[in-house]
Amino acid sequence: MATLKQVAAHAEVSVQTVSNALNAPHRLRPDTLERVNRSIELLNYRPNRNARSLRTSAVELIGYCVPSWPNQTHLVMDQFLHALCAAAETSGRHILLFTAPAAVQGMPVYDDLHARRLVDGFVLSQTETHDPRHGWLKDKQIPFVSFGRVWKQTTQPGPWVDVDGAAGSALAVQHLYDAGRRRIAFLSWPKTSGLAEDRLTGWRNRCKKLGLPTTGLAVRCGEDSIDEGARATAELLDSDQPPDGIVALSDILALGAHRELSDRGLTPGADVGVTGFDDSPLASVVSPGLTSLRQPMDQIASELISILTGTSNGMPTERLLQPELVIRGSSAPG
Amino acid sequence: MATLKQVAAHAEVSVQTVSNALNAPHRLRPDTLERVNRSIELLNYRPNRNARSLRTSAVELIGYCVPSWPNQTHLVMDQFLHALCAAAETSGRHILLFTAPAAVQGMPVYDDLHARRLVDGFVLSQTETHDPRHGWLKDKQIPFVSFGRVWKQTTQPGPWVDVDGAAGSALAVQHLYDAGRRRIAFLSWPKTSGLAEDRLTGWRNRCKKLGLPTTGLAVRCGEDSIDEGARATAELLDSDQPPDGIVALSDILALGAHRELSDRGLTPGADVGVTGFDDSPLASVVSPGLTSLRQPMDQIASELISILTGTSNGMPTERLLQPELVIRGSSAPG
DNA sequence: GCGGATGTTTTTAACGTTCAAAATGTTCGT
DNA sequence: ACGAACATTTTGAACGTTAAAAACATCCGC
Repeated sequence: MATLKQVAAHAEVSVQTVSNALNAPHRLRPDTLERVNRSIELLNYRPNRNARSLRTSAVELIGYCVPSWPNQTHLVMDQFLHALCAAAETSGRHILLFTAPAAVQGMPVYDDLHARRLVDGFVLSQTETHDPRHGWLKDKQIPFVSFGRVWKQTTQPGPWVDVDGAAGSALAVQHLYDAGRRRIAFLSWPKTSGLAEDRLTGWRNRCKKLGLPTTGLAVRCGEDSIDEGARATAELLDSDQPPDGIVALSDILALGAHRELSDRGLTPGADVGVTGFDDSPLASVVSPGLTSLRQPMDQIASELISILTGTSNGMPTERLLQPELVIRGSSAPG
Repeated sequence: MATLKQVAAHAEVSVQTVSNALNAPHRLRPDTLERVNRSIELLNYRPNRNARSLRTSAVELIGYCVPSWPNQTHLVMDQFLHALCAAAETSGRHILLFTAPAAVQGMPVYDDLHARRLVDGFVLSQTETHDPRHGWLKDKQIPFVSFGRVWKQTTQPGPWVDVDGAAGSALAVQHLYDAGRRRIAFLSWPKTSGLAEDRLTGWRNRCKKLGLPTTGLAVRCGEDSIDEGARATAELLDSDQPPDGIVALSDILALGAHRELSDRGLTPGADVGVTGFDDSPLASVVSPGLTSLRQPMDQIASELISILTGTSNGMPTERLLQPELVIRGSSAPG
């Protein structure tokens, strides 16, 4: 483990000169720079991050609380984490994982990590309606950015990046419409989460805009499970005027619709168009493949990081990104 | 941000005494300890981890490379990460995520993170047949432990923790046998991965032990998808002697079997018993629920951490843990 | 060849902590 | 009341880096 001092001795310059060779190479005379670089290479020197952080009081680590809900599944978590890591690394930073109790009970953990200088700031995800973490972190002046809006905020929320769920639903509706569908249903969630309302609104507005019916076509599922999706689909299919298209709030619910249709001898796509949300690994693993709305993970991650690290000069700190419709067999024209 | 010096001034002791109050409280006279603790509390002091790490040269961070395979899904990744974080935190450590190219191409990244003192060591996962990372890290004397055996090693591998796939398959076979099944098939993967062979062997041996047939009952699927699982199941059901039980190598393949049975008007459980592997979120989200083999994530994680941190005095550094059969409707007696 | 501007390198002093050794205080047997 | 043994506290130095200022070198115009 070579240190600056050893490199300096080897290159016959002062310690500070070696430091400059790394952090401000333009200050060195070209020949000195080359000599120092040779020594660095030769001794295989790597700067000690702890010493650097102590001096500069910046650790270049970003905290992310790994979520754990017993019942809800997080099928795109690995995609998100990978994108987040990659984005952090483009600016020389890394992601530090930790666990914490939900909501405001977890805040002391955030505070502690920041106070002990284990992280510079945080990326939040799975923001809830009126998420208390925003206000708390803001009060403590701890840098953060959240993936997901704070729905129905009372206080001014902090910076966020989110995906436009309403636009996503509208895309799905439009796509089914273009495929000839004229009665498009919506599978939703039980409790009014901001996310569910957002996606529901997008469906309703686009249907109205296209002159399509909506009454009796929005079904709330009891939970995010294949069974509930299937049950809701059965309910729709058994009604007087069954739908010929189904936009689901999640891939899981869509998979339920997929199964119910198959069970009844109907083919998703050929008979009833089905779309899901999030383009989870499941979407490509069924047959016909499930048309779904892909969240632009790489873009989300890089926006999060650039807002958090203050790289995004002048850019707004509230960014609504557009999902992308990934078309597979389940929404083929009838 | 209070420092040791400020706390010391406030408590009217030396800096070292405050340090001792935190790291070796038995050295202080009870009344001094209490006075120092009061000052610590009052000033809301938190030790600066960078300064500590610089001095002790231990960062208490463990690196984990977040895997990314475009085609293969990692449905239990969030469970694993959560368990790993929680286990790390019980010893005051944290997980640092990073990305790296696969196999030996990624090793410079590991080396760099260690040399710059961003991490003390690594947890590997998804070890491959003859994984080159083991030997590489061992040569460089970088501490690590892997989740997953190194199959067919030529060199002496490093420490690992793994789940006994053979025992898992045997459990599943026995369970189906106890439910009255007498022709139990096995859905496997294409290329001979150590993991697949392990699970396959467990099925074959237990079948033989129970006097059950195995010939023609092991099918290799082209990839880990629902479609392939369904195709393989169709192949089995169409044969002269169709199976009455199916043990699948993964939940995804099992879901394929599940679907194929349903499509044919058969009920998983009532007609053909089906089991999966890993107890992914999918298992509980279909109906009837999929019987699956749960990996003891919490135990895996704590073994990994204790081996890595050297807490496991005397314990072997190769630990094979037993999966647990989670019984759901898909394997109900016929 | 001198003052000033600019370019390059070194010196000094931290950042906040812990280790090792030294200093001081306390207890106790005799 | 003395010193040995022990308990408690302080001092000095170090971990490896960078910021700021000082020192030194070079170049230019006049």
